Amino acid sequence: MEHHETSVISIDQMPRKEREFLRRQQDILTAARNLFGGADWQQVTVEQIAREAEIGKGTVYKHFASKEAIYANIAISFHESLLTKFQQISLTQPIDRVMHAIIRTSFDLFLAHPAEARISHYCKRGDFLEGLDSQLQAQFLNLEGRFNEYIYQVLDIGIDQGVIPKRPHDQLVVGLEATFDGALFMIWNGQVNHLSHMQQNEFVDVISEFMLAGLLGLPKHLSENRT
Amino acid sequence: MEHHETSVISIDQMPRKEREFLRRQQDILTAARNLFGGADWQQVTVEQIAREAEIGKGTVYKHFASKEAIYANIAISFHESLLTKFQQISLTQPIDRVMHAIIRTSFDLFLAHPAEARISHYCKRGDFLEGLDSQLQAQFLNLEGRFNEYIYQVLDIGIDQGVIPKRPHDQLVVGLEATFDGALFMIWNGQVNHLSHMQQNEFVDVISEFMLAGLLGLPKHLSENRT
DNA sequence: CTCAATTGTGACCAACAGTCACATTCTGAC
DNA sequence: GTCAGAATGTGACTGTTGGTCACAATTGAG
Repeated sequence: MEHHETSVISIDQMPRKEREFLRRQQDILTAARNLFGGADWQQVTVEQIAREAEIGKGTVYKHFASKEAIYANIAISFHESLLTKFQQISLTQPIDRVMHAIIRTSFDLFLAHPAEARISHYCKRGDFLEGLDSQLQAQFLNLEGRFNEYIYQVLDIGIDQGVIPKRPHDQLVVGLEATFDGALFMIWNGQVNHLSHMQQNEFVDVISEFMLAGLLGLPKHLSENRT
Repeated sequence: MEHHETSVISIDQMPRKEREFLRRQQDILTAARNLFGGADWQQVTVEQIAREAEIGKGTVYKHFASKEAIYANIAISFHESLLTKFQQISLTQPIDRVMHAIIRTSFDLFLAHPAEARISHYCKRGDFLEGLDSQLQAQFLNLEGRFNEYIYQVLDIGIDQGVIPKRPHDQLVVGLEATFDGALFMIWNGQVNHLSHMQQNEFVDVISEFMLAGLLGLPKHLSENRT
């Protein structure tokens, strides 16, 4: 969970002041996470975060260049924990079970941590990344690479077994990603339970089946039936 | 809002002053649409819209209760035009061709009018609807009902023909909706062309295939394989 | 022409992200 | 111990923007 990227030195060896500084940084993130759990996370102000963390507003900006940098940190650590969960999935079972497990694991984590999940979604916005300092940008790219590495490996197993159509990785992944993002969007907007009269669990089950059917049922080649 | 006999009276029969008022309302919407076409539509200010429409800022609020009401009006008229396009699709061709046409038509329209499309997406947010006056809320509900009516009719044809699995309408639609929303989200965030090295057209083709495969390939019944 | 109602206006207000000059605390050299 | 200066903390302040309001201008009926 902690970012060990900074150096080889472990936390205990740091000067006391520096440790305090890092602890305070975590305090801010924790305070932010708590507040974002409320009704409308977008309306949480930096001043509220500062009060919750029992520090001054200016101090927040000693730790984070902007409010968005706070979002970014939360999103990154959340995605780290998702990747960790992925890597605990056994790859020896049938590949469609693996895919199903990946999908369910994702939904379960996102639904168990709505605040972090929504912020992660927000951080995917293209213009969001551009406004970040290069250090955070690099962390996002790194994370993306590791996710791709993992999922491509799983897809390759399925392709070898002839269960998943042999197509470029890109083409296999985009449908899954789009459906997952869109489904979360629907849940967060209360379109589930209201628009359609489905319960959340049923909704997730149906979406999971849809994603699997879409992946396994893709034609072997991109057809040329443009309008 | 007092005596609304607008229904029977055509525009030409209205008092000059009232016509002027409506024309000005359209001016504001047009100005807004123009500005939203720029780089970051969220950053367009009410003052900019007022300047573009060559009126005072206060005047904007004589026509629209809030900035969000402007968004809502744009989203509604955009969806009306989408529904119109749907109804021009011939229902006599094979049902998978009809579904494909619906999907392509949607993508084409959304990609041809990015500003309106993004605003429509924004207006789907749950908390957005709640902040609207009841008149606009009713318009959204009405629109939603007409979309469902149309798509359910198409699905029923497919079910009768045995092409689409016999499942509740809800369950058939959610996957399509989620994938479509998510795909647009990906396009707007520059994840297409960058993250995956796909061109937009190819991306839309792949997503369309995925949606069709997901719909047609759903198991006949919701399976009980919860984790 | 007169007057009341409708429509237009921009100065003004509140809220909030971000800044900065200054205060406080820590560290290490002497 | 103490003192300099670096690191960290702070809240008053700024700029921006969505929304309000008291007043001005225009209209049209009598």
